[in-house]
Amino acid sequence: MGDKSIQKRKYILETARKVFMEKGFKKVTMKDIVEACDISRGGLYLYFENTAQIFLEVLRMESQEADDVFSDSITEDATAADILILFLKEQKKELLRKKDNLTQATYEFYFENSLPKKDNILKKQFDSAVKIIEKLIETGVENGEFLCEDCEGTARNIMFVLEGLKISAQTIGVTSEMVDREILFILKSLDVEEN
Amino acid sequence: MGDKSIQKRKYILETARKVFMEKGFKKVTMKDIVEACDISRGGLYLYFENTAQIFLEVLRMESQEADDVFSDSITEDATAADILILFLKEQKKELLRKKDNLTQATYEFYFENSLPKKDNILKKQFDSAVKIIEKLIETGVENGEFLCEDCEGTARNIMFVLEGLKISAQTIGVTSEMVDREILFILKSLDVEEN
Amino acid sequence: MGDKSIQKRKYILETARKVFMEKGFKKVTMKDIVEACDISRGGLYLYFENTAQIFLEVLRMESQEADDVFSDSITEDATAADILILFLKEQKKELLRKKDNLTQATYEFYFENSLPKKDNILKKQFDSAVKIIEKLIETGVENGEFLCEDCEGTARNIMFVLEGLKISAQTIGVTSEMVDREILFILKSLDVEEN
Amino acid sequence: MGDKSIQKRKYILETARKVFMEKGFKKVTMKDIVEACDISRGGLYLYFENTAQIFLEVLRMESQEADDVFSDSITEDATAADILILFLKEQKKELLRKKDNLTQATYEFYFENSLPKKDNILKKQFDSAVKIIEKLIETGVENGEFLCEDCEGTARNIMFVLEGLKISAQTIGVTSEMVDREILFILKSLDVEEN
DNA sequence: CATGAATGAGAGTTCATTCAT
DNA sequence: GATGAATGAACTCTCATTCAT
Repeated sequence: MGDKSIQKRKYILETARKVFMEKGFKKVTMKDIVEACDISRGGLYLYFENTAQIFLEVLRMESQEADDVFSDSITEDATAADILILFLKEQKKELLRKKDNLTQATYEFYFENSLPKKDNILKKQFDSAVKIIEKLIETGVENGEFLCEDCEGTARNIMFVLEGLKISAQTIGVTSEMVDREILFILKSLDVEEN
Repeated sequence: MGDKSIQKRKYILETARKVFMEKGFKKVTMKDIVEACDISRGGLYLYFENTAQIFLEVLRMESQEADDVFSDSITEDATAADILILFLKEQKKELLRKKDNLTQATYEFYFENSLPKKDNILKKQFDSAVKIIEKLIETGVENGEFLCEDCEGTARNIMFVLEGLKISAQTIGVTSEMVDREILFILKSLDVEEN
Repeated sequence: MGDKSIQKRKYILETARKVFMEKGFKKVTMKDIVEACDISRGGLYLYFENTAQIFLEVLRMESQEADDVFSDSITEDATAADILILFLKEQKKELLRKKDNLTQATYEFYFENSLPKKDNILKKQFDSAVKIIEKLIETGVENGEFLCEDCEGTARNIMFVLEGLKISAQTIGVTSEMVDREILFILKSLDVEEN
Repeated sequence: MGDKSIQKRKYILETARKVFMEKGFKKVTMKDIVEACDISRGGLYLYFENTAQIFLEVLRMESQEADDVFSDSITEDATAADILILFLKEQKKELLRKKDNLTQATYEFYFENSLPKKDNILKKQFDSAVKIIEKLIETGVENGEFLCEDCEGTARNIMFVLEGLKISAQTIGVTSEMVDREILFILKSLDVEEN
């Protein structure tokens, strides 16, 4: 596979990503992607076998970038509270972008593709996020920023709340205020005063 | 519409409910329902126009029954903590029945049918559940069972955690222990000692 | 399945038969049959799943008719030699109708559908033909019409020669004279003088 | 066309031959051959235009080798009966190798490519085989090995029986015993006692 | 010569929806 | 009301064939 092929592959994934953001997973057909990419019917099949494969790769790309974003937010002079707040705000921004994210597509995908745990990117992301938040809280506690007895439990709780907010944003609808309220609730339970 | 018609309507809805539990929403075709009901293709169209309509009615049925379940659990001599714990256990039981509930179908349905808020049964259910829990907590605080400063916020937080658990059960998978941990976390935050 | 359905089924089979006669088996697509029948794409699938199924049913029809033809030729006052000669002439007629028979389609079908023996209509036809010819020869020998030591072997030999002529007609080409020569050869070996 | 080209051409033909033996003619696509040869898609088109052309050349190769095999079996001190029996056994061996010969592919090819007679390799092979067998029988008759009145007719008959066995092997299935029986029948008609 | 990406025609198949009975 | 045959649109997938490199 030459350099051009790799470029095209990437181009397809990026275009498909937009399609998935707009239509979710199930609704998307190979034809949709073909048309979005403006390539030939058969052309797409040279690179991918079906929408599931394409989506998985999109997800992989996404997850790498997500990791990057997270590490970027951890700077030298930021306090644990800063980072946590930044993270929560980041999540808020994303989940309010109702149609402009992969949430719906991801959920739809996993609804019918119960992958074995080790291949479940979603689970990996969830677990790794829990760990990072746990670390963060521990650091905060050490620095006297947070009050918390069960750091791991709290981290997990935060993640489930976020999941709840994410799915609610896609189903019952969620306003900016509602998210703020939940974020505040979380921070208060850690004894943090947000600015 | 005669009595026989009403019966048939109900029969179709009950049968369709099972189909939705098994396959979710999107995957289900009119043909699937026709076959499950063992009626004629045209016959189904006499009662319903499409799967979305059928699903909505199934959901309405469901939501009435859900209300009943809730009120049943509120008995004279039960303490607030009892009722809350019962409610949470009920939720746990349901969300662990991964394939045998309408969760996935409901989410899929709302993904593509962003109904106006007033018609959003899901939202109504969510809000009403928040209110009930809030009342419950207030009662518990008055009785000295719970310690809680922000009853409304806590109620909402509980519901989001439950939503988070529900969607996680369908995507990343959730074990009985994981749910228990979250329930305990909630109860501890209310200062309750579970048996 | 109503009476009309049965009629249509039959109509499709008869039309498909013509298509198979013209194009063989492999080349024929569901679309070809749809067009020949002048029905809708989906319509055909109501009756048959694929070309193999259709062909098998055509073959079954054919084989019933073939049996009838054979029994018709056995009349009261016909001698064994008469019947044998009639049969051979019948075969000749058919195999010279190069494009107007199912030979090619049948061979193509069996090339890739090695059915279990009991379902192999072709084999059944072959075996039953051998038996009938054997009986015929035995009768002829008893009547002093034929001279033959190994009736069964001769019957089988005749059938293989006919198979050889049939496939040759489709591949290397066979003239009327060539067939006559072979028929004569067979008859001579039975010591028959043809008129 | 350079030496390397000729080599590659030959390589393609030999590889394609295996593919045809396995899949027959019709099923084989240019893609199949490209993949079997492990060359580029376009590369194949530099040498051949389509599968029919490739198959024809494979057939030509084959027919040359077949001739060689025949002449090899005619040694100085072999009797006519020896040679005939050897030939028949050779044919038996080949036709029992159901999937490992070009029979099916050849038949399929000629089904749809009714070449003008002079180009029909199959016919040439058939006719030349008839002549050789005829000579053989004549020699045998002269030597007192065979009893035969119509050498040419017998030779032709033998070839048609063999054709019948060949096609039967591919369609209704043929056992070693069945072939032996036919061979014996032929030999007996020539008054030969096989060992 | 050789490569392999790209195209587009065409086959298979499934269903929502209609409509004559 | 009820039936189920019929239609046709839409999707998936595979290849023969071309062509820029």
